Amino acid sequence: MDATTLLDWYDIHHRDMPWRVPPAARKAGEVPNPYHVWLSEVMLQQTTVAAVRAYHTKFTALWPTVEDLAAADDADVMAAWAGLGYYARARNLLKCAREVTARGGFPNTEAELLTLPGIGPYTAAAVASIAFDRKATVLDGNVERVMARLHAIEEPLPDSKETLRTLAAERTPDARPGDYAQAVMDLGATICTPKSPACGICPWMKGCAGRIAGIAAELPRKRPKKAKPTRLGHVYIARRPDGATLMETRPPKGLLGGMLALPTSEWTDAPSPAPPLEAGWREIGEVRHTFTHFHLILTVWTAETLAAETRGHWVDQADPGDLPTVFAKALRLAL
DNA sequence: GAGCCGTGGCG
DNA sequence: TCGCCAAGGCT
Repeated sequence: MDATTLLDWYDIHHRDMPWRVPPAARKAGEVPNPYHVWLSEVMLQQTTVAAVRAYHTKFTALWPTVEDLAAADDADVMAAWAGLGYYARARNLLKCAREVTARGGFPNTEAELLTLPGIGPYTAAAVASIAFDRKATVLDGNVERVMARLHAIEEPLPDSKETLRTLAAERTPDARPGDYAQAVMDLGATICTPKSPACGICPWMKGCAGRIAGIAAELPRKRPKKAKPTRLGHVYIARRPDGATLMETRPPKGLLGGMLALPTSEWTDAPSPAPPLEAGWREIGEVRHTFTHFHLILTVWTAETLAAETRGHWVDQADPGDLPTVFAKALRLAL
């Protein structure tokens, strides 16, 4: 009953996305492309639809099939992901593509999907339901918020997570699992939004305990977060007369792991200068950037040089678009 | 369980 | 300007 109400709403208000099969087409028998769905769900982890669109289009143009992606060079995939953030996703994306290719295609059950790199509880449920129309309970930030409000759950996250998961499972219908999964997330993204939810036009307004109690907008409650410290550092942009720029590939794990980068000092309260070669360095400004758990202020230095580097490698055509945003900012400052 | 891990938009 | 937040996963 409730699910039917939501699916009726979704039939009218669904949003077009490059990886989606619209409800009418799905009813007519069109089947989603599992590669496209999986790629979209990984990109959408903690990332908005608006940010994902262009990257999804770029990836499917560069690598039309999961086999193509599996055969790609790591550096090309990391460069294509640059700017989207959470770079471990790109490393796991490649691992997953290679495992899927080795086993001859995507598994079509939630349990098997869950064993693949970069696929956790949410993504396994999302791909199983959206790509293969299997009944599965998707529980993301949207669904948590919707369930917390519908049932006026005042216990804060993450303590309430299993309660919310049970409530979400109870509400999941047997019919149209893929459309339902997308519908409940769309509801959270467009109606049951974090701030000032549009309760007046919500298809589920009748049974919403949070709305009736007048506390919908306050839910879900969350534990207070820690303040972000500020770290400092130096970043060095060395250019040769032929135009090449000195770059580094970051270590494979940790912050910005595996990404192309500019040479920097350590990022601390009081960083020591650490130029990658001897040259007449000039300070040209600073770059501010905020990561997940700290603020960063980098002093930007440039030099024209023919000196030999002590670390890194020269890149002929340095493209800010191939770099994580903090380095793109520094490079653009120098250009 | 809790820390780590990006980015851009929004109020 | 700044904290919050988004279709989380890994360790």
